[in-house]
Amino acid sequence: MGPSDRMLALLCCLANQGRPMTVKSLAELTSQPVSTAYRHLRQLLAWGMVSEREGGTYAPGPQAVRLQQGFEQRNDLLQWARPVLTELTDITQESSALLMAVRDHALCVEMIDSPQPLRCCYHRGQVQPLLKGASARALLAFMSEEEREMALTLRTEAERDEAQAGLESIRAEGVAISLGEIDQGVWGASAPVFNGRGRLKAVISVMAPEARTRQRTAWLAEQTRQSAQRLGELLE
Amino acid sequence: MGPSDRMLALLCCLANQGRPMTVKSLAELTSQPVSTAYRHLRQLLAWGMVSEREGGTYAPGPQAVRLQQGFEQRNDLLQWARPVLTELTDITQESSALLMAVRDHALCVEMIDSPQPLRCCYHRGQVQPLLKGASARALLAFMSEEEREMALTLRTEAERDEAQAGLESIRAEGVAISLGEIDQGVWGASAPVFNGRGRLKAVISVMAPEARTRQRTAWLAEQTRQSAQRLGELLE
DNA sequence: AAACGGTTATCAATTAATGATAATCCTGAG
DNA sequence: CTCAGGATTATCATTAATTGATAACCGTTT
Repeated sequence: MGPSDRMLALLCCLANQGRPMTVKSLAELTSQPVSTAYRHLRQLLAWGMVSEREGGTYAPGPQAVRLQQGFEQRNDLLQWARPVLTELTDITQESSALLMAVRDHALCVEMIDSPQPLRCCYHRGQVQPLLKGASARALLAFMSEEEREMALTLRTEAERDEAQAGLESIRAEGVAISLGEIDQGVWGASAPVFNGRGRLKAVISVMAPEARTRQRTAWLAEQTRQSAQRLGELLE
Repeated sequence: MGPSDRMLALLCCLANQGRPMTVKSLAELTSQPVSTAYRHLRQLLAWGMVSEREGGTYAPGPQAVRLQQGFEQRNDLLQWARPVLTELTDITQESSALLMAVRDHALCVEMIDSPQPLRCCYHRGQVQPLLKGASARALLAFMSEEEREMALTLRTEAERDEAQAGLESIRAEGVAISLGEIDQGVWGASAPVFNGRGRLKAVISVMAPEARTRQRTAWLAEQTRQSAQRLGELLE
């Protein structure tokens, strides 16, 4: 692992914490000497990638705003995802979201909330380990072999086995379904979005309280699958 | 300039272009060999900081969403800025924005649009070189000596002189005012936001069509100054 | 006042980046 | 269908950069 990797590890670790961090804690989390972490943070500071907060703590910096803007602009996947998700939530009356694999996490990049009083909520920027839950399992099932290796390298043996079990049936069905794997009483379905070259770009997921899904799990799963497929057909 | 700097240069350059870029063009823009740029882009790709687009082009990646979320969460400056800007636009009926200095650019991180049919519009993530315009000149006037050096190192001699002229009077007034410096017929005022330790964190700017400002330039400037000061007093 | 936990600065040893070169892959033209 | 041009990838000896132990330095707390 080179210096650039150490720096990116710092940056991503910082983003995942969700609160300002001290140099020491970041150094520990990324397994590097304090002096090295410090030097890299000062460098990131100069580029506006991180900003200083009170008491020698650091948080992501203003350059993140520019970067996110660049990510969203001219991004076919995101542009088309919004209407597709809106329609899916319209039909199902449940929350829907678009999630992408980023290293060993599933990241929510777009979502639409259910209009119902009792609803499951995604948040833009929210991450989940690529282990449990419909979204994570759909991403794992349809990503390439190497990507899956990458995503699971840091996990324990037990976690790896659990995460890889039953991926074949997900591939066969074209949908992953979960019940209470992450949050109690939450049902979820997730289907892959492929681009024109058959490459996995994201998954579309629907999340609902279990009570509302009992009579229509198959229908919800099918709606999710169809939305994901339609989105894929809109991409090059 | 080390490898990490080269990589960050690539990333920031990519963000500033606003469209997917080829390896070659990025290498040229950041003055590095194609092979080096390529290696760094692959590394950034593995961390989700950039994503591949059609035809060997690259754009900012999904990790940017996570990073931006981290920037906005638990950020006193941003949390307080929203109500202050809303109030300022309410009183003045003109667009207002919060801008921060990022290296040699002014970056809009929050804005409120004027309610009027004819309005000047900021965009979140928008950048302007730290040279012209009320925002840029206010940032230059109130930043530290070293920060100003940094911001102007890449500029030509003429640009440097122009950017530094008249900063004393801005410091004396506590407000920078511009007229048509960037866009024809646009009037702007910008005032510094200092935190408790007297450190410049951002500027608040008001932008309006010249025609609406003639009778009240002093009043608009004063409102801007007061809003910026109030915001500063809310920070540690 | 002094001890503590943390952040900054320094510098010789050494590891990792570099970039010229070549292979490869597209794409469009003859 | 093949070839040429322009781009992206992969390779590897050279060299310049990171590294991290150490120590100084703050700001709090005891």
